[in-house]
Amino acid sequence: MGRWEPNARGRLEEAALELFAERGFEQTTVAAIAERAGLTERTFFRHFGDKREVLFSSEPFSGAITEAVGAAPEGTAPFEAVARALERLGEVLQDRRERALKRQAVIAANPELQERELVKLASLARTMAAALRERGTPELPAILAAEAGIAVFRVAFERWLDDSETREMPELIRSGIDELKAVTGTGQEARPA
Amino acid sequence: MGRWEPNARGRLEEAALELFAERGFEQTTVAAIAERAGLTERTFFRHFGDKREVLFSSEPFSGAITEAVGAAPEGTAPFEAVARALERLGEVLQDRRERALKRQAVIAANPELQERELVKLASLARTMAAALRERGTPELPAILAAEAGIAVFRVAFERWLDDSETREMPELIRSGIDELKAVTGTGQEARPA
DNA sequence: ACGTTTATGTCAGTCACTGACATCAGGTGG
DNA sequence: CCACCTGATGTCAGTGACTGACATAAACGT
Repeated sequence: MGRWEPNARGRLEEAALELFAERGFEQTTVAAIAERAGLTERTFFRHFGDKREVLFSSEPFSGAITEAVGAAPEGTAPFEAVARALERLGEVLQDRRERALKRQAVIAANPELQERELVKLASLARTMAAALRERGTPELPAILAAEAGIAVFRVAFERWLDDSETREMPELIRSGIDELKAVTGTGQEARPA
Repeated sequence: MGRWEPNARGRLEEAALELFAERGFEQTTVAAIAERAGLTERTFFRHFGDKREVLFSSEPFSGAITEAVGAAPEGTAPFEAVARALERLGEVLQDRRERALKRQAVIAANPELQERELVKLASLARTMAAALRERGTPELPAILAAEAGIAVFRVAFERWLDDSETREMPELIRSGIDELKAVTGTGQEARPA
């Protein structure tokens, strides 16, 4: 049980999620997380920049996004490419609903964690914007398409986790995209349901 | 010079901005800010929840937003109401360019501050969405319109502070809005410049 | 003038986070 | 098989953000 147990990082993530769920984020010290993982506090900070990061660093999103945006057929409009990338991202999430639910419960209970989540989403937006520019979209449209896409994703994700919602991510995202198109359209009234 | 000098909070904000600009955010201790303001560290934390908040709490945005969204003529489409509120917000900023520039330089130099800025923008989005619902917009469109609006605001604000940009906020916002409409439109190609 | 309220000061303590240095497992070359 | 090196971990001491409890002094009402 000395040093060199495998997957120290993973054990820390696991221990942290458990403890945050049990006692809450603030009531959990980094020392406690490290202890449950069979490590020391110092080692925790070698794996994660700060206490919050342990909940966010294993997100596989960034890579999938760039790939999915790039995968859209040439000539696809930027916002449509974003829509497809998000649907793709939604698929990746399918399996993880249980864990996502637990994680979001922890995040929902703590403003500091919500703050960090915003950072991650903003970073996702930048990644997506960069991928769009890669395929020839000018900067301003790229940024706006990406940011708007993230807004749709955020809303869809939240609904997906809601128990009263039965639709799956790709469908929720597509409907959010359509709703956004409607709302930014030139119509004079809130569109009928 | 004892207690009761007027405007303790304002003095703290002033001292903080100066010190952050001089030495940087991390290199400035709360004790140093308090000292320059003629107060103690403990008093600082009675006025601001944390060290970052001293840069953000005096934003007069929230109130102006609700008002401006509500002020749009009845029957105005939600996204148009958002557009007008943002233009209004842009006007409020006109005078403050100097200070905004200094503030943004400090923020740009520190990730923790950027994190807090995202929180403030997200909160602005929620405020705007709530104001839209107040005037009858259903929830989903309200959230999407507000979030998209904030994306436009963020981009416009950044450009406004850019030295090579000569346009004023309201115009920048209007052009961002138009760009977003174009990008979420149903066209098949990136629209020509 | 006196009590009350409110803003501030003082002090001790917790905990996130860091730098410097020690240690131990595993691989590598001789 | 041993000496050496590398990388992950441990140990320790320190800084600084933030908090709770209590003391104090200015302002305010009566």
